[in-house]
Amino acid sequence: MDRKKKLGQFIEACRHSGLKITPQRVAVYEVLLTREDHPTVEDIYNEVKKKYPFVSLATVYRTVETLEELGLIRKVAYWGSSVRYDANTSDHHHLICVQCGAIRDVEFCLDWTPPTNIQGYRVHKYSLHIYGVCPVCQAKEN
Amino acid sequence: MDRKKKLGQFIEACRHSGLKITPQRVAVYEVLLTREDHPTVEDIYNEVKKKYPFVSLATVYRTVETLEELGLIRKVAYWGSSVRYDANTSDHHHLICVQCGAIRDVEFCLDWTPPTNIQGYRVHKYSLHIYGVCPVCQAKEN
DNA sequence: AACCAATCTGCTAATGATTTTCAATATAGA
DNA sequence: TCTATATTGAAAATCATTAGCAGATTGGTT
Ligand SMILES: [Mn+2]
Ligand SMILES: [Mn+2]
Ligand SMILES: [Zn+2]
Ligand SMILES: [Zn+2]
Repeated sequence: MDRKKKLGQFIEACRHSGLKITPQRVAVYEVLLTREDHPTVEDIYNEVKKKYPFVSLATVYRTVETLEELGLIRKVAYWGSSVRYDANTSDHHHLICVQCGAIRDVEFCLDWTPPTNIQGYRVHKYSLHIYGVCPVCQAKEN
Repeated sequence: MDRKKKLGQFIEACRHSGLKITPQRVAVYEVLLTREDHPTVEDIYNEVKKKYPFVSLATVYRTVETLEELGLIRKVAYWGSSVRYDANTSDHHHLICVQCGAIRDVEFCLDWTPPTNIQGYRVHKYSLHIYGVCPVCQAKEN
């Protein structure tokens, strides 16, 4: 719904940084704004290709890097083989399926604030990883 | 302290699964039991090489996979380029340096238990990732 | 609208991490 | 000790990601 607003911010951020607004960049960010599943670069690429069949994988890699530098998306910590991205940059937690790797946002917040200093680390923020089996994988267990 | 006990469990687990007890396997697990910094495979390899200069990187990769299958070690969720392993398989949390990637165990527990079902996921366990700047990186800030 | 400098893109080659292949070797049990 | 089987080291293969480059786009300027 405020996808338009987010896209506006993106265009603003590009202008501010002297970056050009290209259809590929917009398409990559749009895919990320639409998807709730923390897609890989390959996932994004496949989605963008539907609209721009000649887009290259390298461009998608470059674009997610740019978007990350602009602070518009972030990587999700994960132990799988490829990096997964998240356009939700607000503080939130993740539900991770230990079978298939599906990652979803947790819809509640934890009312816990970490100390600003833990074991000498100057703490910025935290994130909860909740591991379990997703509905799809549960269904497969029959 | 109970390194001996853990090694004993490892040997027991190998016997139980028909796996052979080789010096390389023992050395890899010993390195993991010793280190508190969640090393990469390369880190482990460099350490094992001190004792067995002819060990191969492939063997270390194979061994960590075996150890993981036995449930004796686990991967740490992380967004860096190489996987990091943890011989501490009990529930605990991690402090992660956003500058250098140093990962340490958090020494406290959170008295929070997640619901067994969240958004359809059958929940197993959770882990907290606390992000900040480690003492070493703080010192470098001058 | 045509022009231009700088940025981007697509393609391909290079890299880095991890896995596989396979012949030679080590382990465990008889 | 002998033997079947699992494991190892070395090299090649694979997968994810990055870099290099020539040609195309973009966003101002005339
Ligand atoms: Mn998310
Ligand atoms: Mn740990
Ligand atoms: Zn699943
Ligand atoms: Zn650090």
